[in-house]
Amino acid sequence: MVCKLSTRLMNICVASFCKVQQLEKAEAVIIDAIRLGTLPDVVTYNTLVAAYCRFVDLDAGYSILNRMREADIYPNVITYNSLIAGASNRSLFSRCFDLFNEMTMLGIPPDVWSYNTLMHCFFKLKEPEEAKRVLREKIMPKLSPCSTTFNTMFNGLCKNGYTSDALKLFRSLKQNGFIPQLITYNILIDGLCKSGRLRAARRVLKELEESNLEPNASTYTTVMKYCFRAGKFEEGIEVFYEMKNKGYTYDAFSYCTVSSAFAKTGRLEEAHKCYELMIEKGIELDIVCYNILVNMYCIQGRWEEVYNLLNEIEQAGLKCDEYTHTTLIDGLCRAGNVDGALKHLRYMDTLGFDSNLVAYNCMVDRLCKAGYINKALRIFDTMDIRDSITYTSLVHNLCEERRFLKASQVLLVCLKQGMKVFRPTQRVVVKGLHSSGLYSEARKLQSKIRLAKILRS
DNA sequence: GTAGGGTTAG
Repeated sequence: MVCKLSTRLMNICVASFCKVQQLEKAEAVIIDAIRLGTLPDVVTYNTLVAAYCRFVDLDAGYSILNRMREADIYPNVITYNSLIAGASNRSLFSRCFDLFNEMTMLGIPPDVWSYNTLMHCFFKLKEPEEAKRVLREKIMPKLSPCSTTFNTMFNGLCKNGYTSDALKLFRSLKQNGFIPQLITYNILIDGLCKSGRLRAARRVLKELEESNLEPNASTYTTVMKYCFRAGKFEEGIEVFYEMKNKGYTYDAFSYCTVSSAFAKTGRLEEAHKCYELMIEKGIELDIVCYNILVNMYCIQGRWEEVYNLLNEIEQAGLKCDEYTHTTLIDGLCRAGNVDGALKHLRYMDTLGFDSNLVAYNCMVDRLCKAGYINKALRIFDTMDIRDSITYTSLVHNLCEERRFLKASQVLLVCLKQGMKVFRPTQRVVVKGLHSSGLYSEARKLQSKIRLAKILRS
């Protein structure tokens, strides 16, 4: 006997397959259901739109929208929210705004979820004022903000350098009855750590521990990362074991954090062990996991394995990102293969990444250290964008070569552009000028350093 | 259907 499948049951099946990324099986369920006389509804299509946006690409999601239209089913706010989220996650911001216009033109009013995503987009575009305007003019008057609205706000403020504002907002909301979630605490702890306010971060962590919430893997990973970044390696490892003792499961994030720290401190065997455990546990390696592994093999000079990994990344359907290429360039430089690194840097230029500043910085520093300081200076001259790391590294290396006059010139350009050079490096230049008898040059530099300091404060 | 943690350079 053939039974008609209820729409609800079909949707549950479709959702289950979508959740585990088995889109073909989800589509097969729909085909079978149609054959048995059950037609997909807006929920079915929305499930597919979300899954295709998430696991395939935005166009795949959009093609489901066309299928909906052909089936005479009207998209709703959920359909558009999924598409907007898909565009936002891929940083296709103009597509987000287009989709927003499209839904409004179709008479589908955006809801608080739509505006939350819009706020998130503005924050990612480094336009915090626009994000605040969305909250003030769109969400507050007509809709009520939800916990995600505030979490998006906290996160956006922190990521845009307004950690104090985020903390202030948190305090005032809390006084007015706002109940923070675990994610709220995690956002603030990370933001405070990132801006160097470790004491404030610890206070928020204490608040979290005193609330009825339990820290999770994300909280631990954040704390661990900042231990490593602050050079407190053993402390970070302690956090890792504390996490284990408390029965938390490690995910790709925590393994990546700790294995990268192992690799940096030369404990490569333990770093590799993390990967064995990850694979044993069935954790799928994403591009970040691969990047750390590439770095490990580079450090060890295991080039055949590096190139095998690059193939493996493609075979897994992943794409090498700016970190992969930069890691490779740095590794090649460190191994003394300057030509190979330069070739790869040029190749990276052709790939159209938003930024390859770090790769250039690696090149400049490693070229200097390998004794090719003039080659490094030539690359430095071709750079359109430089940051304080570019300058610090070049100035430092020029001093090592006792080329204090050139170091002073580079440092002056840097200060003129309002950028900082690591303070001990500045002192080495002044001292070097003195020891070389270039007294007036030293005085000039010192007064410029002082001036820059005043202008910054 | 929206929000958080992991990877590169001085």
